[in-house]
Amino acid sequence: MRESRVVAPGAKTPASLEKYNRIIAAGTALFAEKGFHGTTVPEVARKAKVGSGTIYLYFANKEDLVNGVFQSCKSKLSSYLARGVSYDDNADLRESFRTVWQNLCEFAVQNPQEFSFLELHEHSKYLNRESRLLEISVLAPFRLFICKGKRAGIIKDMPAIMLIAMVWGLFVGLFKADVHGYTNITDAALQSAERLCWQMIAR
Amino acid sequence: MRESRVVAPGAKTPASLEKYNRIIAAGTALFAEKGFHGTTVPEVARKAKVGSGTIYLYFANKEDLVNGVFQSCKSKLSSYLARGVSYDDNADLRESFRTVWQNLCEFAVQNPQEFSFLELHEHSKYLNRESRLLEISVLAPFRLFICKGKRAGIIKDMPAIMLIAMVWGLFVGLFKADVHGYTNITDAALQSAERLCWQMIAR
Amino acid sequence: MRESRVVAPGAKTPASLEKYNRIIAAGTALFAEKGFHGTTVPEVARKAKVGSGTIYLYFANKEDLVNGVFQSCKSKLSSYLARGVSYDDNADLRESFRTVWQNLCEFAVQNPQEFSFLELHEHSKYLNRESRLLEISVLAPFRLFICKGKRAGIIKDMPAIMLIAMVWGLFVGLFKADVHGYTNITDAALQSAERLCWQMIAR
Amino acid sequence: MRESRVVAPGAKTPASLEKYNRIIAAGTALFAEKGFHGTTVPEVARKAKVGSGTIYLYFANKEDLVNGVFQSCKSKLSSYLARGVSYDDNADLRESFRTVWQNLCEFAVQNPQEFSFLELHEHSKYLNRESRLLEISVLAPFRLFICKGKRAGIIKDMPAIMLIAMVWGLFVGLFKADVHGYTNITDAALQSAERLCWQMIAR
DNA sequence: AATGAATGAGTATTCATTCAT
DNA sequence: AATGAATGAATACTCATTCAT
Repeated sequence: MRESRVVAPGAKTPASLEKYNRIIAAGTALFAEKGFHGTTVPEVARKAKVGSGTIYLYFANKEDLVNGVFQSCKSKLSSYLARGVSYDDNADLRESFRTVWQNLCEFAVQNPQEFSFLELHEHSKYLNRESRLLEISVLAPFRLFICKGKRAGIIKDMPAIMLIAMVWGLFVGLFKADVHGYTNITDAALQSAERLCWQMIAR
Repeated sequence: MRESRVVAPGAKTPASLEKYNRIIAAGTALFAEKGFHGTTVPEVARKAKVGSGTIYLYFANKEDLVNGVFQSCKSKLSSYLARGVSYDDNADLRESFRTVWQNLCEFAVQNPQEFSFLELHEHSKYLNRESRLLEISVLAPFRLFICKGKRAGIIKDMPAIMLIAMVWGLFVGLFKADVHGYTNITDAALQSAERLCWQMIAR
Repeated sequence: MRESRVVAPGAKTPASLEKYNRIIAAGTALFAEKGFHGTTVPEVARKAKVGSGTIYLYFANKEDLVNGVFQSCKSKLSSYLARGVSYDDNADLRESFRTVWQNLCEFAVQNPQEFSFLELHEHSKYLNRESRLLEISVLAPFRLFICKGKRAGIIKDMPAIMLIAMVWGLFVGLFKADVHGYTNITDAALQSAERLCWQMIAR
Repeated sequence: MRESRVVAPGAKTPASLEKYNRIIAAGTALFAEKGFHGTTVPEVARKAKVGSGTIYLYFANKEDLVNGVFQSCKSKLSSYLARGVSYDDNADLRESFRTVWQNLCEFAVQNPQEFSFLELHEHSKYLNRESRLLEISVLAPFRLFICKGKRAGIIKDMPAIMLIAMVWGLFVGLFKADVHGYTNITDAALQSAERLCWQMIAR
């Protein structure tokens, strides 16, 4: 068994980087759709248009592959969330919340597979240390935001983690309802939801 | 392969009903923990203290078993949600909401495996018609509640499904944060969350 | 991976014992012919007329299987060597040597696959503690024999292990020459060889 | 697949000859240690410090490689055995035997991997005609020696092949006992063994 | 009805070999 | 000539399902 996944094969040829990306994309789609155990490695290979052996040039094993997919998705989420958010102390919190919400919407709409994958149960079974750390680091800006808001007396005095969990869960609920076909969430609906959320967490 | 699952083997001896229940319980615990594909039938049999062949006396196959588990969990959820809820037109909506929330909390706390199982992704892959119908029927009282509230001008004028999805998602988010160890949700916290929820959906 | 090989499945039904024996016999033949790495598990299963999964009911894995084969072969060898050998102090050493040689010949002729298998290189890679102990225990009677002979001044004063290695190697050389078709070793030839051996080790 | 192995790529550049030799040396070491099926081609390449593709410039396939290794080892053995042996009719047979034995010892001590490799079972599965012929040709001087001795009434009247098999087997037995750590064979011990051997085959 | 030994199709992973560079 | 990334056929092992008891 190879020691560890090639985290940044970018140093290699562009061809190999492209192959790596295809594997991650295929893995994301399939893991999101069928879960870790429901997805076979040759299936990922087929979708990525590479030989199944090739996957093992980039990842030590299936678990390492799913960690690669996880880290790729979390990084992408992270980069969406960071867009246009000011860390300035004078920043308008109401406006910041709107921006973060908007970023989240864009991430979920433009990357539905990544979003679904990240919401999978069962992650805990195979995530490695690196993935776990990444998971925590993505939460950090949210905590900061909430704390600032609480200090400013704008946001309700509840544990930051709880507020985050509630807003995040609410968003996931909306998204799932859309995906499962229970309703069709429009942009306008998402904006309404944003307003409701703010009312909920704001004093 | 047998034609169809024995839905109600209760007609048989009490001994067989007890065995059936043990299988459902074992399946719930294992599917919740490891997912459908991550759980093996002999494993379920071992936990249920029956022979693996015995499972096939009660269920046509693994998929049928997971549907049995699903229906059992949804029914249990349903029965919790129905507790103490008045369908009277004069019922106090604020009070009703509190009751439903309380019921949900009790279900999740007293049946964490059932709750986790119901939140699994991947359900869509194996749920049969019966399970899907059950899923929808559980939502019905919620819809009714929302519609009544909207008619009475007490609840915000948004699609019922969206409001339900948001509240349900919010609750799931809280519960997951607790299970994943991010925070420890107390009874008081759950009550605060309930108040926030109501503020959110009420005009 | 199962914990450990079922050493004596004799406690089970006669049917399972018979299956176990067929697997050991098939393994002996194939490992002897093609070595450990050159033999596939399904191949063993096919020769034993069982499903490949069945092998894993009796052995934890391929390595455990080859240890089972090893122990079976060594035990058989041991039982041949013990035949008609007196541990009496007054026993005639010349006669004893003849008997041991004869036993060895019978073992090799009646169990050519077992004999070949035991002479494989590569054993060291996969033998477990139990197998190693067995290996040593088979040598014990030889050591005793040599030591008695040396004390009686009948056998040359050389390290017992060396004398054993020489006689054993000589016998293996003869047997291999026969198997590889270089010559056809008759009973008479084996008796001559025995006489030469005795001359070699006797004072 | 290429038609046949490049037997003597020495005609090519010295650089290529050196590479060829490194491959043979690596193959000898690995095949001796782990057998044919237990050794991978990329492993041989790595040890030889060449690319795995390079091996296929010198050998048509893995089987061809192992034949190359076999022939190299047998040739080396042959050259050791030929040292200082007179084919003169008046040569002293006792002295010749001592010389051959000494040569064999030197070969085994100085080339333990080659010696081990030659003693592998499983050769029969992949040796080609050329290798087989070489195997027989190495025996020729021995046969001659024995025949001369028998004609001169110095060596016992037994089939030459049998005597060779016995002496060779005896020597292999000693060497294996040393390698497997059962005993430590000294030079003196080897000389004693030589004397015993001579007593055995001489009238 | 209940069991669990037996099966073989299916899965993760390896490795001989090829071929673009 | 030399390389090593890429391939996919092959292999150890698992597990849903059956069936003799």
